[in-house]
Amino acid sequence: MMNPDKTRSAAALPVHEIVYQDLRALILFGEFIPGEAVTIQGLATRLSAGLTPVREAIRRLTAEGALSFNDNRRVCVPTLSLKDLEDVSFARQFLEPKLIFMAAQQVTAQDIAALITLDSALDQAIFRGDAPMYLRLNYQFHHQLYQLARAPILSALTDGLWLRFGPSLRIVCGRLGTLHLVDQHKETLLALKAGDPQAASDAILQDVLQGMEQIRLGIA
Amino acid sequence: MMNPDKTRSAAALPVHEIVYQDLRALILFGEFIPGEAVTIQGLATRLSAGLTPVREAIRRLTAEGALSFNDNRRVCVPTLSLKDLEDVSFARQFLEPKLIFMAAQQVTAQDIAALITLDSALDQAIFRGDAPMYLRLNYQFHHQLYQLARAPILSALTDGLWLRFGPSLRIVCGRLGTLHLVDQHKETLLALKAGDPQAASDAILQDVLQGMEQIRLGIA
DNA sequence: CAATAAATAATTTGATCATATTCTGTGCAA
DNA sequence: TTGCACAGAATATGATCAAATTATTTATTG
Repeated sequence: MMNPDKTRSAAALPVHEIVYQDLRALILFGEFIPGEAVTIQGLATRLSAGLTPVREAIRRLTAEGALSFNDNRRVCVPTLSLKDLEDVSFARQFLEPKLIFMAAQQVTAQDIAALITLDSALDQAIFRGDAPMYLRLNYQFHHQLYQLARAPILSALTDGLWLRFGPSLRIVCGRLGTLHLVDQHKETLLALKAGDPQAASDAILQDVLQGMEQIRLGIA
Repeated sequence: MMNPDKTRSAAALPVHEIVYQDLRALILFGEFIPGEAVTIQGLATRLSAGLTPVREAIRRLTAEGALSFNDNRRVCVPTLSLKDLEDVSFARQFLEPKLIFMAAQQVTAQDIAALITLDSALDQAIFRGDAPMYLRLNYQFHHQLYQLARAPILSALTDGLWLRFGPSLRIVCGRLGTLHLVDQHKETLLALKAGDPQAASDAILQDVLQGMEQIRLGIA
């Protein structure tokens, strides 16, 4: 009895949720060009889904600012202006240090170990010049830190900002490659180990500033 | 010539957009009790719409944090915890002053006149004890200021925060009435007239702190 | 026999899809 | 340029199926 249905775990997620996650990843990791048009039917075909779930996913991403709903009723990937980038940068400068400060206050040795593993894989991706993997791991590193803060609202705000500059990342990597990328992950991890929230917060602020500057150079 | 179709402006809005705005207003102005369940079919009936548009509106509001999507696949109005309120308060404390600072730098005499009109109506609503009208006008006052900053991303972030504490407002007004409400709108308007961005920014910060404290008292 | 627990039926609600309708922009002809 | 028709795309509805909740009944136990 029970329900040994093996498709259960897959079927547990509604299609609109799966489509959302897939589409989100496509945007987040630079699979779309800024300004590119996105059609409902095109996505339905591409992701092998019906129109309704795709429609729902698009509305969600639109609400998050990852897509923009034009007057024409058409949807496209927004282009980040320099002014927009400044706004995103401003918000990240406040949000990320706060989140990492909170995270540092309750982080466990196990959490830190996981972050170190992630950061090592990230370094290897940079060394190999594997830009797509770099983008994924870099986001994952930050995202995992947000989770540790246990502040769902601030995490959601910060997570949402990544969707704004996601499409611009491809350009940055395309132009500059990955080898010149620098970050402050090591400093952040050291501060976490030392149990120093302020130092961790400061390190992440530098990381954010560096990252935003990279993008500014990329789209300028 | 052109298109003098009078129904144009109304018909131009898709149903899913109208449903979104209606539902958003219901949440924003305390028409739902925190924790209350929201059903798709119920809303479709209530708002005389089909299932698909309602579904889209719900996904949008869910992405904005105004609704929460449970494991049951059911949707409900989230209850704001004290911790959540602190997070919202933190975010508003740096977003709103920034927005108002930017607004003050490019505000026109006409803009200020409109804000004064709005604030007068607001005072009357308080005096009359008209809580629903107070909620609408107070939001409108802030929202209009955001618009003047011409920073769409920061405006969207800040606007979204209102949806988080919207459902708690009804409780606050219900318990405390409107007559004890205070704000810093007059101070803000004076600073705008004087062309003093810093003073305007400071005034709004006080307004935000007062507002958040009211809610804290209401839900504590 | 009363009370609680288990099983089952009925109802509600959500998810998805196929289809019909409306809208938008474009090309063609006057 | 203006008007009109057409193709592509978005919109919206209602039907259908699946999942979950609630209500009801049945069974079991002290």
